Amino acid sequence: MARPHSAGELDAVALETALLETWKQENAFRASIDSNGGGAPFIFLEGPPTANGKPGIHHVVARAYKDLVCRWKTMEGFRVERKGGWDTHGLPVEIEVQKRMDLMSNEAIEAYGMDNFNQACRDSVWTYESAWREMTERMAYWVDLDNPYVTLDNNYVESCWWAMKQMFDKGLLYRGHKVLPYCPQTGTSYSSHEVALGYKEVEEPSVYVKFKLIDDDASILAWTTTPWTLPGNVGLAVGPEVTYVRVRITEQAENWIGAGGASDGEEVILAKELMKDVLRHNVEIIEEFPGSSLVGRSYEPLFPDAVPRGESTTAWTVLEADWVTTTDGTGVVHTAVMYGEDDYNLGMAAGLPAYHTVGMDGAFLAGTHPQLDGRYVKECDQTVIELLSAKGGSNGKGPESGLLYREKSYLHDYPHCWRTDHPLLYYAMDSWFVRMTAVKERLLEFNDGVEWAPDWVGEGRFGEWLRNVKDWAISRERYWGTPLPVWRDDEGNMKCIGSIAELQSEVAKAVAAGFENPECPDDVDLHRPVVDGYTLVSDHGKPMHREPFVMDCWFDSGCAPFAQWHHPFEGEETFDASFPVDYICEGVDQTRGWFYTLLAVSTTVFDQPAYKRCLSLGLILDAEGKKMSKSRGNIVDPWDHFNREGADATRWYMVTAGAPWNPLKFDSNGVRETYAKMFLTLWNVYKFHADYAALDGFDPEQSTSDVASRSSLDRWILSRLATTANNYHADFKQWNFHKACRDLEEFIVNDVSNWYVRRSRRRLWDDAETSDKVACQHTLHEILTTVCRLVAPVSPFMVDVIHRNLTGKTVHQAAWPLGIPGSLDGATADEWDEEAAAATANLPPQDVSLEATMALVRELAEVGRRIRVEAGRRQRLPCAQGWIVSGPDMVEFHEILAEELNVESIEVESDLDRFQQIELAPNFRALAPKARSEVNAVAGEIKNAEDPTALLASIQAGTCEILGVAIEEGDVEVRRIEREGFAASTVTIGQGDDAQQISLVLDMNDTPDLLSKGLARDITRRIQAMRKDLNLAIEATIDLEIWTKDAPEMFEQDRQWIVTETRAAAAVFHSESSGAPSNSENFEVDGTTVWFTVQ
RNA sequence: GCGCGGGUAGCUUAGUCGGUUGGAGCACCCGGCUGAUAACCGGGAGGUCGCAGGUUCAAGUCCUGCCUCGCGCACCA
Repeated sequence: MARPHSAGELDAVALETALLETWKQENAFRASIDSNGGGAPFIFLEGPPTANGKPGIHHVVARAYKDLVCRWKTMEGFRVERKGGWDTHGLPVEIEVQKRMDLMSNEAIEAYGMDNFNQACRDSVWTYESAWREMTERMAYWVDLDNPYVTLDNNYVESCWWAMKQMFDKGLLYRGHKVLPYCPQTGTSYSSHEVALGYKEVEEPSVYVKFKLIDDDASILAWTTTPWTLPGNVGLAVGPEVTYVRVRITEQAENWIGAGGASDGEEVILAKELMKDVLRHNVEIIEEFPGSSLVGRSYEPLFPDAVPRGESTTAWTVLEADWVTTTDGTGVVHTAVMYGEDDYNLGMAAGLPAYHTVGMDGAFLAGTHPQLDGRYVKECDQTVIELLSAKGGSNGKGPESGLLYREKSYLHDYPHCWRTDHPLLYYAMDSWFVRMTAVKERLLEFNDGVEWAPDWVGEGRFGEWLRNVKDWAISRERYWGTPLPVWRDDEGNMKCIGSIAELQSEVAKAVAAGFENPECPDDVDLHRPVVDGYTLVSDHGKPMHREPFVMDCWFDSGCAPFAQWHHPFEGEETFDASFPVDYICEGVDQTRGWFYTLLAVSTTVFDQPAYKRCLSLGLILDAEGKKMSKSRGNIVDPWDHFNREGADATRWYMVTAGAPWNPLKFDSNGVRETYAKMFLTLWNVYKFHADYAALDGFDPEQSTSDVASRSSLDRWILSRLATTANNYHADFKQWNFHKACRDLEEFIVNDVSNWYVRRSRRRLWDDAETSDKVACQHTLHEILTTVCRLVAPVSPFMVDVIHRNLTGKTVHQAAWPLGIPGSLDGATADEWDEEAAAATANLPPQDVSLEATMALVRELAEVGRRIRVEAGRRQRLPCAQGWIVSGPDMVEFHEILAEELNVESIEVESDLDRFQQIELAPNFRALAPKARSEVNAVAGEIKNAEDPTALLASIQAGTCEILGVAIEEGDVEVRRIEREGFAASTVTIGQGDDAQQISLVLDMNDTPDLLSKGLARDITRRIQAMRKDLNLAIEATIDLEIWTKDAPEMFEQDRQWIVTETRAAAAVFHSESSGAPSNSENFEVDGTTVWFTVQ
């Protein structure tokens, strides 16, 4: 039973907030899931946000797309559980706390106490939880926030430990070095996004240094912008393919600036290409050779005591490296193993000694050089330059002129600590790695199986990343995070702990072996510093201490598919049934983040992919096209729109503004537009229906109306509805949500509101219960309920209110109009029986030719208005006659057309020549292959034919030849042009061979009858406007008095028409102007002046 | 530097296999319609389709180079 009640004026915000309350009371989210209790599961995985920042509009976008797909799939009959999640570990949290508590270095944190600090982090994580919850609820993102997974929970951490142990046992976890940007002031290394915060352009000394070859009286030149790394030099890298030259100084340079120099006759080696850029002296080339022939040559260390040779056989020799380029420098790269990533990798591969010359405090270690020891490296540039410039250089074995060839100030972007503003040092740190390179093939294979939207992110960006995969540096020298569960003794023996139980048993073993340990209860906090407090025992009886790292917080979120269920300790069935997941959706910036770590963890732990479908969203930009970010301060507050246009409009705007994967320029004005156009229109269509339905006591279940017997207007809009719904669904399946929604909006505004409802208004004014009125009401009911179901996944509020009022049921448990495949036997989210699914669809019949005919009718209506404007004939002055020339049969629409065009009658005329002549246009597609280069000449002849009718006749007869080309019918298009004297216009429908010319001709002659009618209409319109101004009720009557001047005669029937239309109880008509009171309204039309009063 | 994606009217954008007149919406101007609308209809104004070459009878569309914006990666020796 559902008798709609009348709809009020729209207040979107009030509507939405009231509905939220209803949902809460009904537990609508849960109910929508449970309504599909038997449906096949569709597994969604929420990428956990961090709740220590305020949510912005960009978060709303991601959540809108997550919600959209989940709601859509639910309506399709799938069971879509949606567990919320929070990312709670990691550097952003620590930084937030450090800033707030002014603990800007590790020393400060440790002085404050790690336990206190971590407690502060734990608290800080929830700072904006309520803001997130409010935003999430207000925008109607349906996700279970009452039972979320939280990465700091012991259960979650325990699952992460378990995963880590799987990797460890497979030999995929190892300890090594990683060169990281490091700030000696704060004692921390930085991840790349932090480094990006601190790039500054600085001018620094760069130096060209001579490396004196042993057993050869020549030096190799190398360049560096970081002179402080020179004491750590242990190798030189050359490009094997690069051409080098050995040159002899022949003449001193003029105007030498700065330190350095070379003596006449001195010989140096460098890349040939860079000679001009590097050398200031005049030189002669002695020899030319590829880099490969330099490989293996030994040279004198610059600072002989700085680095011990150890067991290295390759120290201070020339090595080859394919990354060496000749874009700058000398084509020879100075290699200080511990202070550059390439240097480190090369050093490890070539067996160079890996010794630090710089301490963690940023000062040179003792023994480097007496003048450098203990000094902060960045202050030693000048000293290093001076030492090298001295006679023989700092090692005393260089040439007379010293080891410095040249210094040059160098302008470049260099990373600085974003907290202290000090330059960062690239510094080799102890680090743990996951051997991703070992599973590269599997990663690529799994990625191939993922359905990416858009596909180029998967194939391109992500595929590229995987093809170049590097081992994952997974440890962080931080405090707040999942601790690395590896214990190690000083001999390098290691144990990886995979559960609390294992930790307890190892602690017990250690205690038994005589190592003191605190209690290790079942609920031991799996965080620092608690876990650091346990000393385990190695198999050799040695004490083992925990490696003092926490894990990259991306590892945490990468574990979400199983850690959210506390797998493998609990929820085994839940996990088995939900892995890999069907759908994830996040911003494209997660490509190297969550998209990657999910796959990385699932591949290394389970040898399986983590997800089957991934929607990668474009970045959200502000109105100026700048990325929205906290640091820029250009984040749009979602509440600005929630409180103005509402969440429906905000969500619809986001989806229609562009493809989900394209960057979205968020334009506040666009939200307003969406509100005015889409939602206001939809509401008014609904209001129109609901008001009359309420008035008439219409109940869709209490009456029936066979579609086949309804008017062509009804059958047309229902067909359009079916077509639109089908396209909508097809676009959804292709992830083209923007196209789907744009088309649907177009349908609602254009077809439903501006044509169907406009043309149907009078049908509902009838007081009698006619079958036509009932048909119209059923049609409106069907349109609205179907549209509601289509809109519901995208904008869930207004359509639910409408749906509830029209059907008594929530739209969020309604079936998808195109079928409910998820509820069919044997369905899975991956594949289902298309035919069986379609059989459950619920849409009215389509009639393609009816749609085409109506499109033509509407076009002709527009054409008619254009004709009037061009002919200067006012809209309300009727025409006696209109002719439709050629075109399909549309007799059933002649009445509509006559009304739209304001003509007395419409007739079909087949004699084209009565109104028109023809014009020929070349059809290039057909003509070009025949005419080739003559095509333009031939086309010209056709276009400019003096007698096109005759030309057409000869073409049709097959006797036409132009410039040697035989012209056939398909080679030309026939267009029709109105003859002089007719007010007419021609439209073309169809394309190519099917193109058809249809003309509308209007009779412009006036008769007394027409003039009378026209005047009556103008007067009526003015009076109606007056009624509206006076705020008269629709049924209120008026007293009317009218005076006219220079008016055509108005017949009695037209006077009567005015009286009826305006609900005049009394009316007096004067055919002169005298007597019109001064306060009367007046207007002039076509030379006639009219005064009137309304009382 | 490499990769990916953009650059179309003042703004937001559509544009399929290359087809000769590049569509919409917002805003603006004129006119009309209105017994639901912040709506609608007709007309007007507004485009070097980022730039330059090339292929072609024909290029917004294909190719090459460049400029520019965004993102990512790498580098910053």
